[in-house]
Amino acid sequence: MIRIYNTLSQRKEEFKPLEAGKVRMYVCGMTVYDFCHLGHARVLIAFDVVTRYLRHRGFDVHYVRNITDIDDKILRRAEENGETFTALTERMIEAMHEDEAKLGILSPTEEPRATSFIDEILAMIRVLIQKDYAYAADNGDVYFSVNAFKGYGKLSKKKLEDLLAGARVDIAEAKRSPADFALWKAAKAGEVSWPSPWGDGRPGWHIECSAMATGCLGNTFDIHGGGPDLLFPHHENEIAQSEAATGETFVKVWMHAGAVRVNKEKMSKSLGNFFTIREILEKYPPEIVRYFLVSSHYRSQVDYSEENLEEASRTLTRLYQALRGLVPSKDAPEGESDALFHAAMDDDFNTPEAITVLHAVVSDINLHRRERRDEEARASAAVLVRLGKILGLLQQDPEAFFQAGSSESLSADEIERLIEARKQARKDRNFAEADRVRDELASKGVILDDSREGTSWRRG
RNA sequence: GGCGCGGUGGCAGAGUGGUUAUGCAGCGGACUGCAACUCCGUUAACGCCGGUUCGAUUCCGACCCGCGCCUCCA
Repeated sequence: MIRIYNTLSQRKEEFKPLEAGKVRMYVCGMTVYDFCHLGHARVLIAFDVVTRYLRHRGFDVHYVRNITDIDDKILRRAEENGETFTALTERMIEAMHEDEAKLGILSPTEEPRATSFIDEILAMIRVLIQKDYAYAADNGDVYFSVNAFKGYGKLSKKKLEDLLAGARVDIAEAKRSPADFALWKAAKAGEVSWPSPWGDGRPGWHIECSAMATGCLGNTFDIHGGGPDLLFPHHENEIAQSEAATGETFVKVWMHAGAVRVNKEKMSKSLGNFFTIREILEKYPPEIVRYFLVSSHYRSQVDYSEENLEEASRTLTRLYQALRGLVPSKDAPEGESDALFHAAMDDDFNTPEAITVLHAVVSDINLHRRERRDEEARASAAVLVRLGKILGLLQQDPEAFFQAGSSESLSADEIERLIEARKQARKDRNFAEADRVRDELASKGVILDDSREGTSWRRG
């Protein structure tokens, strides 16, 4: 039985898909006006693992992750850059796909874009107006009337009165209530726009997700996910719009990832304390970044720091070290390790607990190797690779992992040559020379590992 | 102010009403020409104060501290 923490009920619930064997999931993706940062990676990887695990357990997962390719920030940035907004968004979408590929993030089943759902968006707004959940204001905007939807606040546990009391919401003259939000924004002169019954304009931020989610997955679907800062108002508004329009439950399970922090503060665009994925990948191999994120539970916050990445690096090194020079068995039957791994993942995708199973398997492998039980070692290696795959880890050739360093001071050929020289020196019992060679390599970031089979190397 | 989450050994990070998670780091030993890798052993924790209980890090209450959302943000 798989249990998932549902933000709506604030507890873990047994997961029962609407349709047996099938899972329909929507995750809020990027607004493509800048490069992805680590916070995006957090969400991307969290739901990548969810998808991988559910598929591993036999579910047919229909994973939809949208791209927001029209909004105020995009228009502003494009203008600053002196390029068209489509040039900007195309560039950023391409960059995002590169980042994802490097981090081993599987493509979603569908990746709808807001600009290709304008018809659906307009249709939904029309229904909302017909049902008196929305109104066209004098300024050309169309607003959702929050007071008209009685379930408003059920996701974020906020009361309308409290929201109004806080009153940091945008008080626009045209709104009937300060908490009302735009479904359609009237275009200013010269702005990109689409024609509508209420005048030329563009969709509001929230309506696009309602239109794309229901358009791709139906009025009701199983899982909706996203970052922690989308819970309110974005997801709350999605519920209001969708349920008001369809009269049906929008989503069964709401999942939210924890924030990525830097120096105890949330990494965010507005604080300017964010690190883009590509910046980080200049310093650390992608699998280490992935390991770092997966080594804490998806709902808890993680602190980005050099020390934490370094630790992830050392730990992942241990995992790959176990696989080094071993050819995993063709088919290793599922056993106790798989059962333990599943038990951890069944409990709200408890990846830190699942990783302990990986470490136990590593210990098995190392013991088998030490005692020269090659078949057992290869069988355990197969288990390790199989379980690692569910987390998107350990799929590389170990040598490739160890030798693909950024320190390009020495080529692989030069390293091999020095290792040969050291081998000869050791044969001649000239240990001073052998150690000199080893130190020379170490000074250039190359660590040697001697074993019965010979000497291997890695970039440290 | 409202709502929500959290405080675990040097660090990271799970979990449990009673039996040392796990990893990194440290320490001792084995292996090694010496190291590295690996193995064996080992040190070390549950914010504070009450309550419930035979027994609480785990349940309940208060308190302190930190974080997030309430405004665009994954």
